[in-house]
Amino acid sequence: MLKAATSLLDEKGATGVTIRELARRTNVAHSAPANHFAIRQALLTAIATEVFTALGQRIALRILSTGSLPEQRIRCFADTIIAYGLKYPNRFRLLWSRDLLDNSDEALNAAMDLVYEILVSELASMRSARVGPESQAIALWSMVHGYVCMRLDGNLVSRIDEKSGEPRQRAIVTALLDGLLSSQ
Amino acid sequence: MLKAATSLLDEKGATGVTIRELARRTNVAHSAPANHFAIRQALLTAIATEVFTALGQRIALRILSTGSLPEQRIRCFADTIIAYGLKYPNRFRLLWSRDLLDNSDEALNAAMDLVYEILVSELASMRSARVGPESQAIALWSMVHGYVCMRLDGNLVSRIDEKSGEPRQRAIVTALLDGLLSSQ
DNA sequence: ATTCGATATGGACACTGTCAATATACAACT
DNA sequence: AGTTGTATATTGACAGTGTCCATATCGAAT
Repeated sequence: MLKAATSLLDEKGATGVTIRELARRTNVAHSAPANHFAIRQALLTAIATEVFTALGQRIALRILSTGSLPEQRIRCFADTIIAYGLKYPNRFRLLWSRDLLDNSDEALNAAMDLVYEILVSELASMRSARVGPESQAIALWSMVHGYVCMRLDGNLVSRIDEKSGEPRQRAIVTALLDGLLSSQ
Repeated sequence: MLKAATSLLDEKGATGVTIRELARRTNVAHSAPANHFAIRQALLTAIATEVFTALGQRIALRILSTGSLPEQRIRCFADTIIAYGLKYPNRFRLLWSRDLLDNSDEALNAAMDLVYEILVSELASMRSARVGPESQAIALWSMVHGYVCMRLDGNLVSRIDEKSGEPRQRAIVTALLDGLLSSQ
């Protein structure tokens, strides 16, 4: 059922994820999903939680198969998120559509924190003196998030075409990493 | 009418901005707003455009009354956006709720580009060799955007309380600026 | 004075989320 | 075994929404 909802999300975006449409796709009565997800918000929250979990697993996996260089591992973190966001625009957007989600949901926050913790622990191993790893994490996470947003919506950066995307992506990550490392 | 819509946005968020509620507040028939905004998307787009314009003016004004040091001016840019976002959460969120807006709207994109251009021109005066001003703009804009998102939603950074917010804000902006300048 | 364009009105339709009362099935326990 | 209970499905209803339609009003320009 969550599967159907996710594919619905991929097709039509968060707006298209409607309880009744989901019921139609799974060939049940229009109000049957209500047993699993009391309200629409709960449905979307469940989807987001699953997506976050999947993303976290993918990141952990790819980092494992990356060298031990902290900079490289962090770059891998950023690249994986960006790639995932560009591949599944609607999923990525849902993760940050906080008005559609139940922000106090424990499972959701746990899944999110897990990804966050990966980043923090990687950054902690860089031991930059000036900025604490949490601030670094916020900075990097923010930048990655914003970058994907812009790529997805095509705003502000109408100059970013498909071709110039990748080098620029490398450049901005490098710029931030330099900053985080500059006082090392 | 846009005024009423904006205050409606401030009160109840983008979800609360409904054509019929707007009609009620302005004491007209439920379908009267349709003459000004063909569809709901157009209404929200108009609001977003106005908000973006106001934000741009505020930034330009505050930058003017800031010293000529590029770093300080850029910091002012970031601070103004962050302050605005924290003060008007729903307005800020609407600006980035691209599924609610008409992304191809000229006025909207013009208003957005204007703010973007301010940042690019400020960054251009820093003349960092390694990273072009546009990439720098994307990096900084992304970070500011992501930072406000997190502060507003309280996610990932449950450790950021009101007190520690400001120093951290300075720290992450500094980190990025250092990175952008490190190869100067 | 008349024509016309912009705006307002009320009605209608399909769709949505959510609730309530009811039915079915399947497991557990006495 | 029979009974109870819990989980899920069903149907029906309600209010609210966006959007379209035919119609009306009003004001300015011709």
